[in-house]
Amino acid sequence: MLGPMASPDDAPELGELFHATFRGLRRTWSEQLAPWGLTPHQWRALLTLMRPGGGAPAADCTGSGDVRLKDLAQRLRIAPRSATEVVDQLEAKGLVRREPDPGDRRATHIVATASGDQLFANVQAERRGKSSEYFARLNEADRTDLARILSQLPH
Amino acid sequence: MLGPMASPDDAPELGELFHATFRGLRRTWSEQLAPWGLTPHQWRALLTLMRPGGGAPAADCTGSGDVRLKDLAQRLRIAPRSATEVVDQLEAKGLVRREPDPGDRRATHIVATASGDQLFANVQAERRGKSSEYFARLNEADRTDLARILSQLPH
DNA sequence: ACTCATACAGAGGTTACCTCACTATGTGGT
DNA sequence: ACCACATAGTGAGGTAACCTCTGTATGAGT
Repeated sequence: MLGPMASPDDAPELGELFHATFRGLRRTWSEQLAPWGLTPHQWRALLTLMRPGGGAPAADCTGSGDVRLKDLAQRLRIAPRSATEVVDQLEAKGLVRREPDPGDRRATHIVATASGDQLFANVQAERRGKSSEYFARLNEADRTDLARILSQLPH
Repeated sequence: MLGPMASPDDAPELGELFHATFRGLRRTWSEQLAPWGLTPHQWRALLTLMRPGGGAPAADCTGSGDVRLKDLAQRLRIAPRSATEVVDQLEAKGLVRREPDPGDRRATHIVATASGDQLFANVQAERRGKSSEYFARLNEADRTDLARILSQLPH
């Protein structure tokens, strides 16, 4: 009568497990990206810049180069001010460039430089080549389930 | 023929999704704990202190009061120095107390004060009462699956 | 023209970690 | 008994990844 009951302590454990796993993901990313001189945050930003349909596949998108700082912030789900920061970092590394929006002089477009494109391609290639994806150790079904379950939780 | 192919971009999406979900969890916890004046980190530490079998249900545990700072760090998977910090914070709030280990004068035990016990009970009660658990919106099967899948990933 | 909203960036703060160096103490070897 | 070495905690200082609040251009609506 003591064992098999669904204990109310399951929930705390799930939280702990989730937390621990997230830290593992971050650590893994950090280590993988360290040789390239990138933090996970910077990589996510670069990745988001390169993928045109980040979350708002709007019709006013004339390519992958029309990403404004605010758009980047939205796709990364961070405050615009925080996007400024990560763009500063990427710009300092010469991976992206700020360009004025000809149609709206308040806005700036963030575009990858040749060097940024190159780095992106290199990292992608290495990741695929070594299948060093964090989630690669899960089988297809588990990956699908994980995505489905996570989608049910608030972001 | 374009849709059902398992695209190699699934993986990046999983990472993003995981990241977004974790942030949602943290935000939810923050909001729930704010009225009590606790950060999620502090709550986790308090929770860990109260649960004797945090990860090392060793036989030398004569109760729930024999948690040394190093043990706490291990259970929280953080560096001992970081445990010092969170204990400082909890001690400043009067929720825990540092007590010398009579058997080892280098070590300190971290024990909850009456006030800490009370707060812990109150928060637990409110959480259960409002079923405000973040993971409560998942059904039993999904919770089990989530735990199983997360366990397969590096911590 | 005037008001209001929007895009970005400066200033400064917070949380949750970390390492390195130091002190006090325990432990084993000779 | 003495020395070397490990271990427990902490001071000092740093980092990543966020945040808000404020200020300044700039655009858009009446």
